[in-house]
Amino acid sequence: MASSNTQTAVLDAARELFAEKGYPATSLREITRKAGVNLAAVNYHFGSKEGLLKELVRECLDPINEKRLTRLDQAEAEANGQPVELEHLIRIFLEPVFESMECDEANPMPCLIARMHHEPHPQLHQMLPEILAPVVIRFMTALQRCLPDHSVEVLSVRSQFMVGAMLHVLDMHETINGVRLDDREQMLQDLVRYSAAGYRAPQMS
Amino acid sequence: MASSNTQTAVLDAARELFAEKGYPATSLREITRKAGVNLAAVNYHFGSKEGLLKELVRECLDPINEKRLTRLDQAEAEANGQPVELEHLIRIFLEPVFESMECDEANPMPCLIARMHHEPHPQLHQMLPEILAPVVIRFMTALQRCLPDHSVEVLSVRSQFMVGAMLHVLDMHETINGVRLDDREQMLQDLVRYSAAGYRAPQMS
DNA sequence: GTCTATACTCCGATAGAC
DNA sequence: GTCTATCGGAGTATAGAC
Repeated sequence: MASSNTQTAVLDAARELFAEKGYPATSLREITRKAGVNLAAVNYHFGSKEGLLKELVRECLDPINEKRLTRLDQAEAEANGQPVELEHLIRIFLEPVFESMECDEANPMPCLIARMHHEPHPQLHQMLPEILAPVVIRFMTALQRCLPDHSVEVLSVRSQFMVGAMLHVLDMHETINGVRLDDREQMLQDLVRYSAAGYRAPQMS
Repeated sequence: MASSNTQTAVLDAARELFAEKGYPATSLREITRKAGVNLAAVNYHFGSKEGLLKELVRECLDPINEKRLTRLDQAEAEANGQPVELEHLIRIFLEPVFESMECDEANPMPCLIARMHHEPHPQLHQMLPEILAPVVIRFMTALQRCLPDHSVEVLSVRSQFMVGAMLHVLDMHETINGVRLDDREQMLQDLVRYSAAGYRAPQMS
């Protein structure tokens, strides 16, 4: 059952165009033209333009979240009851996102992920926390064990700082202030260091 | 010259709607209906929908950047040739953005700023660095004096981490993981602490 | 089950009357 | 300066061909 050629052709075209121009600015006519299928195919297979977006989001985030949970399981097993090291924890959360763009060099997934988080789309803002909930709960619990002196409120807010930093650099192409971004692993390493130091900063009295 | 009632009515309506639903998802018909003016007024006064956006961006960012430069001048004068303290420098950069939403409580400016940075709009991505250039140059120079052991590349990337964190929390309404965001000053204080710790983290060998 | 053709409403933009 | 009329193109829905 599942995926016909038409469906995958539409998904491929939409993934690329949404990442490039954003969801609202991309027309169904453009997608179906690029996919070589009929305009109505989108409505038949996905119900609507929004249904297509939701399918893409799941397809994009599910493998990332699976990796996160698997690696967190492994890290906690290896820690033998001790808290997982903060840097390690952060890397477990961030690395799968960076890896998702290494499959092929023109993979537009990361831009798409970044784009979605900042798209002012009501149903998307309802969907993302739902998809991320299991990961967030596990991650926050591990964070509290790492940093027992920090309140859960501060850890939540700082997690948003980290996520914002990640999304922002994922969304940038080419250069930052003239500095090339070709080395993704180096960027990830520095983001891990930066975030760990930020998390560890003493909280307000 | 300058501003007719029609122009300001359109700007007010557009500012609110763009911040709420994003630029591509907002129609000129919706804007002009809300402003109580004719549809064609937008094209007459601003040339196009995009011209309207550009006008809004300038109107939004110019006072913020003016504040940044003025306060940096003052801080450097007070430092008497010594580097400005890192936390102070960061606050000078971030605070004007947070202040811009305190004018009136329903001010949609910050969301608009955050939105613009992540809108996949070619002409906008060309425009923003241009507007921000004078501030970025001054800020980077002061940063290098604060952290002389860090390379300019690392400082640039970490500045993007900070900007990403700021934009992300500006873009969030209501709550973060159930934590209310009503205290903006507290959020700013924590972002300053977090970012300063991140900047100070030792760079890779 | 899949897909095509088509129709409907709304969009941004513009030409031209006032 | 302002407004009406209009154009091509957008998202969506559906009837009906295969």
